[in-house]
Amino acid sequence: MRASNMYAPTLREVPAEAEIISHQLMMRSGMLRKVASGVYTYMPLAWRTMKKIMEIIRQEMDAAGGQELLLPAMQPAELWQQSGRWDVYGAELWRVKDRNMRDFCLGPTHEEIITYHFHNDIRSYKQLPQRLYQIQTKFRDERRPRFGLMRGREFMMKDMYSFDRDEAGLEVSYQLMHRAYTNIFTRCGLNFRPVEADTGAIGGSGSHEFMALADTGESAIVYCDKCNYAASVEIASLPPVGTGAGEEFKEIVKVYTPDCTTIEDVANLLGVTSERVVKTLCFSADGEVVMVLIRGDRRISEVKLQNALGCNELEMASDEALRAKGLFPGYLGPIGVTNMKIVADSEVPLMVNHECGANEVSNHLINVNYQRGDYRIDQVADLREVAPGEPCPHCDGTLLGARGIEVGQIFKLRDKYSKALDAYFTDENGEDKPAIMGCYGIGVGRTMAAVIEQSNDEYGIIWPMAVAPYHVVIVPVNDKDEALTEAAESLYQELLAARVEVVLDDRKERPGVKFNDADLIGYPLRVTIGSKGLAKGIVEVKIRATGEVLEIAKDEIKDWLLQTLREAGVR
RNA sequence: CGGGACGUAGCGCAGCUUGGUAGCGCACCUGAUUUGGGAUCAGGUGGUCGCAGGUUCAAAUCCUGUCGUCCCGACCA
Repeated sequence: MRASNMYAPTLREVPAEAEIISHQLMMRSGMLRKVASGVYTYMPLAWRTMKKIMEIIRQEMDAAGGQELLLPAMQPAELWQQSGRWDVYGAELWRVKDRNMRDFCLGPTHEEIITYHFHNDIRSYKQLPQRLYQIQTKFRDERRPRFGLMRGREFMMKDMYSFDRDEAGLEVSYQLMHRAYTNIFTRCGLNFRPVEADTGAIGGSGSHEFMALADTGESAIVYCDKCNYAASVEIASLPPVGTGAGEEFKEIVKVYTPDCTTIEDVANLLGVTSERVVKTLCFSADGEVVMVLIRGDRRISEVKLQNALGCNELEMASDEALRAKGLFPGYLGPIGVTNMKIVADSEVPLMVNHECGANEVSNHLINVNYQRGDYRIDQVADLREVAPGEPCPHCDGTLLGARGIEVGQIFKLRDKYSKALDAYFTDENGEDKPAIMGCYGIGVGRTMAAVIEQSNDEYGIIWPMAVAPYHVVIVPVNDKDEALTEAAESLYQELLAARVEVVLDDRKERPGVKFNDADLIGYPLRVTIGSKGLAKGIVEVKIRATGEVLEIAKDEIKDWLLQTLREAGVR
């Protein structure tokens, strides 16, 4: 490729709309252009990298027994109505009508379609397992698209669906995918961790998210400083720890606590630590007010709470809703409450002589004990959000906090969709059984953005060799020097003939412009050809990742490059 | 969906308070000089100021509406 003809318009200034580094660099390097909110054109450089990531994905999927196919993006409403998701999915589902006003949607995911095919074409256990995948544009009408490719409304995704005859088969598929994903993200050069993730309505253990570590990531995770335990903070789980253990139950005393509406206020006034306080919160779960109890120094994981309650919509109850129930925000407590369900985190029953609100303005109670029967709990569940600094549940290490970009997710669906969409097969005993399914996604564009997010400096992108749009750029330093132009041209031709992915920067620009663009675009290897060096028979190689500069004999540069690319595993 | 901000040339911005010929930097085009880290000089192209109404002799500027975009939050197969 000649730079003079390359469609990669670089920008000196950062477009105002780009907030995070990967988005800024993709805009500046001419990789990406926005067409509408959350809708982007992948310019040639970006598309080359996308294709490389997709090729890595294909190799690993195929190695794990996958077969690639292509499902339609345009999907009839009937299938979604059958699975129940036409109504459940909400505004995010991109609905369209055809000329006869029939309902369709643009696929945000493809469980319905793939299961439809299974229903039609798979009859026998002899045809299992099946692992089918595709790489395709997905559509989700996100409420808030953001950060360039991180959360788009139209985006490239690899999705695989596995069909096994039983749970054991699913486990095999799942482990194959776990390993394949690890290989893929490793090959892409990402610093990532697989973390245990929420399984939502489907429940059970059976989901991992692959998180590229980055401060700009949208998800919070905890991971152990000693072992390989890692989990989303929303679902990380630790054994319950009570407070006041061993103390004798004391008599309940009402304490006047004016203007103390936070746990901290109350704990300070009473001279206790917040772990001796029970925090009482009220949520509206599918419209029903529920009281939730948790240790005062803990945070509620709304994901856990939602799963425990089995509700679809969960939000903090409004002050009006509380007053309607005869409660006073800031002075909530469980004692004497009869008109709503009470759910408690598993630590609460272990708390002795704790404090809580008195359900009267400006009053709290001390020495309250669930174990003594002071109040009622209808449901006990693990509800707390784990925080960095807490002990690892698997070893004696300590949990650290980090943020991550979710680049992939693997999920055990089990029989949710096979039952809803009638994906049954006949086993060797002649019995009909639902296929046991798994689904496995990778955001291709997000992976590309995550690589940039992790690998850049003040000058631009630093591509790992495996996903660089080109491997080598040749920069002739002076376009008036004919010997130099000729040397650059002939090296370019030799490398092309050797099928090296090379760009010749033949633009009539000053060297500084070429160097800056090379750094910005992030070519791993830059060959600089200058008059002085050429007179001595040498050219210069700059390694983008390390900044290292090498002088190589002109006659040896081609072999040196081929050798280097071979060692990097891209030949 | 709640909160905040912004729409003026391809990009970054000023002008708006106080209405009166639409500006600056970068990029782009031409010429000359220049050539190892975003050159210099001279000349030039490009904008119905997001859109629609309204007020006014006169609107980028004031008013109303609308569309778009970004950020925070909520939400997230």
